[in-house]
Amino acid sequence: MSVSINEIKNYLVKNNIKPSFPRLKIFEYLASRPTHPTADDIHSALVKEMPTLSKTTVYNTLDLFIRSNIVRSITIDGNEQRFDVDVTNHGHFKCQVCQIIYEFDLDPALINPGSLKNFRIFERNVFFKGICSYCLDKAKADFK
Amino acid sequence: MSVSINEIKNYLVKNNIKPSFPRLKIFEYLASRPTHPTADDIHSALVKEMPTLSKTTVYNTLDLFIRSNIVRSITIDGNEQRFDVDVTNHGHFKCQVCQIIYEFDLDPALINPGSLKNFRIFERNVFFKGICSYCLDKAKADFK
DNA sequence: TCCCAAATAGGATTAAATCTTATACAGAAA
DNA sequence: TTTCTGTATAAGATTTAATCCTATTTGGGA
Repeated sequence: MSVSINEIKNYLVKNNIKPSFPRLKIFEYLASRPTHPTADDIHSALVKEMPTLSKTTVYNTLDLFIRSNIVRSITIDGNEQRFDVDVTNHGHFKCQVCQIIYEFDLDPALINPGSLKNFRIFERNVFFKGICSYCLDKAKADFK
Repeated sequence: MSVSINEIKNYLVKNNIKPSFPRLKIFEYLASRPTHPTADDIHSALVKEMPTLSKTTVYNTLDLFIRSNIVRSITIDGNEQRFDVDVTNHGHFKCQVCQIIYEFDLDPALINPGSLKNFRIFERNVFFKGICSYCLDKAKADFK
């Protein structure tokens, strides 16, 4: 997904976020790649063209985006937070061989489990780990 | 769930784990409370009766249990690992008001999503956040 | 132009997890 | 029993994501 700076600007404004330069660049970074980067990924990528960009700004901006519901925080590996501009409910699968992160749709039955009836759910995290079909096929081919 | 040290001993041996004293106590701690403790919780609770217990041992032991499939690692809050003796597939819900962690069953449709056909899934993590029905009721009652 | 509140910078701090090295232990062999 | 060997544990240093604190900068309104 490649989005123009102007589109992002309008999108931020529409969500009551002042479109400062760091915010524009951080959102552009998130929107332009499907890699679910960490805060550190974002910082080290953007600091090249914005030498004064601080990590605090990255974290502040991401928190702001999350509060405004235009970014969500996801957990895939235990101990590092990742960020995703896709705020719809979907799960993530990380292949332990190729490290690629796949997204998958959630069954509506999961989204509101019967046993959580009358609970109000604000945040849904679903992430699986294993080996993707491509790496499984590759492993099989290597055996021949 | 209260389990005798002897039962735990047998259980560890059955899973090819030498039942050392730290291992017995760590497993007992996990089995006897439903709180999904962190490694630090376990350490600071047990260090009272085992003053030389080190964090390394706690982490090593938990890793061993996980590799042996008698404990699973779960993520509920972003940045701290928690541990659970219930290794069946189930989700966790954390109430942001009372902080209680509820467990809920997963719909079979989620366990093997169609879009991950031919993927091998080793680990399933599902955790939700929100407000539980009890805290919602309480809030409602407070308004009267 | 000046002022004020919000945004950002920069570095210190915290804390979970890992790593390193040394010591203790338990079982096997003599 | 004694010795040997590999495993388990201890203790503390190190790493690193995330937060916190304080100072500076920025931009819009008076």
